[in-house]
Amino acid sequence: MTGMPIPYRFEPSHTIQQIQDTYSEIEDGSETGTQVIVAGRLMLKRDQGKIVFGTLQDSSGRVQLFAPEKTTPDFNEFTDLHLGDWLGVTGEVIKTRRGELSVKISEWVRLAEARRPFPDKWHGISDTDMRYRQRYVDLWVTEETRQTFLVRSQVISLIRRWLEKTGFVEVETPVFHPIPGGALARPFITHHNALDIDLYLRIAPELYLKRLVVGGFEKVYEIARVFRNEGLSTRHNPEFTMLELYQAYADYTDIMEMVENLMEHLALEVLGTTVLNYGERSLDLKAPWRRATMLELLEEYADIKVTLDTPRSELVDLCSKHSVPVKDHYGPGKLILELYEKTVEHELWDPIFVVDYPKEVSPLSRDHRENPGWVERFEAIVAGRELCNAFTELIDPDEQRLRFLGQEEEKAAGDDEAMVVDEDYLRSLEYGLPPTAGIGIGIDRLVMLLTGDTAIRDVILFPTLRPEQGLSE
RNA sequence: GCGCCUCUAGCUCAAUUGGCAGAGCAUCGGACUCUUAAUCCGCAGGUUCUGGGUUCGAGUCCCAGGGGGCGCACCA
Repeated sequence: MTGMPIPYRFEPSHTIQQIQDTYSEIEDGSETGTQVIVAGRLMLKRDQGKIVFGTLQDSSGRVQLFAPEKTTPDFNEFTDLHLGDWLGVTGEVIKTRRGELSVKISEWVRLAEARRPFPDKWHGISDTDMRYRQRYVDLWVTEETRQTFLVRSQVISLIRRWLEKTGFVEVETPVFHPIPGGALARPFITHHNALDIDLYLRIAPELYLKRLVVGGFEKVYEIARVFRNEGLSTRHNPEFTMLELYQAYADYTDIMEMVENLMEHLALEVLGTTVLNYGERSLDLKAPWRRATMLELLEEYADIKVTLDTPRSELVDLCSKHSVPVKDHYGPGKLILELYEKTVEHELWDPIFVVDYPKEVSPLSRDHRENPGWVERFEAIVAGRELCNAFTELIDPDEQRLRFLGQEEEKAAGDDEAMVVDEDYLRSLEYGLPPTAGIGIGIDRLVMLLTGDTAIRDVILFPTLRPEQGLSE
């Protein structure tokens, strides 16, 4: 058997799913006379002596292999196959007397040998570390893992089609940024040798996408891998995927409608319903979603009645009462945001738009048209988690410069996530950015919602892990 | 970074109070012409994560270190 040469190519005539769909209704014990060619991995083997039954799995499903000694070439070698071996099989579609749709082998070839031992064929792999490190094993022994990543692929594809249909243009902006911007986060730093400059892996594509609106792309988006040098948790991976999109002539209310409609569409396409189970509870993504301001929610959920004009001492007292750490440079807006995040955000279960944020914590958002000190910004919270962050964009270059300078003061005061002045971005605004609204949506968390996974590592094929020890040798 | 939990054969898991380190599956050898996690018989498989300590005796108790999980914190 080890002498059997491995072919350079193999051409199946059917996927296993196609065979199941076409022939599942035939009678027990019947033969179709139809020859098919299939390929896949041998997942189970039942050796009866003169007959061997196998279970072949490809990416579409499973089918039984039926191999009687009399009609199977190289029968002894077939008997010696290992679980996990890849096979190419030619044979007739039949149904056994016991009613199992099968391919009766007339020709077969081994396409790869599984030299490492097969995981437990019933329990699979339960060790999460091994599932993440050896995803190539997890994927073929754990059906739920396969499903999760098929859903992820489907979601991204649906988003692309939906945006394309509404006139959005997909673009690719730089991953290397000379200045990190567009979000408040610690960046990864790398170095370009030929230019002899440090570059930052992007923490958000935002400022480049808005440059493109200046350039005339009125509806633009990017599905962007972004990188943040922060801790790992069930909700955080150092690299993750964001959908960011910008729409000229729109404000944040347009974006809210887009989000609730998109989410409803995705749920219907993926799950067939807008009602989904997450953890122990269920929730409904059906549009429209509730809208409420941060101050309203603070009063509703925590009985905290404050405004930006509330004396700082009072806000600080409330923070210490709710064990929110306070730093000297925090203004009233930051204090209110901290209070909201500590007391309200994780309590919000059903989809909700938390509308209007303090200007102090929103350096890229446009002043609220009615409420001084606030900006037109919202986050959608679903199942206690932030799904997206969006705003009516700040378009005035002078105001943007002031906001950047404010950020530099924050940085000087010790906030190492604060932004720095991006002169080229300011220059682009000086050429004119029309009224524009934009959004960033965490794709990983969106997929978690639709698959019911509670750990971000379960929706990332190869999550960031500490390098494995003792692997060489 | 802090707290709690966890680590035993390739995989899934046992091991009473501190008293001979085991089972199923996989692998290997054998039996079996309709199985469905096939079944049956047999062989082999171990630095119990690592290093110390207590003890006549440690998988088990103690200390230190490592991997992993969860929670907190930071963030999305």
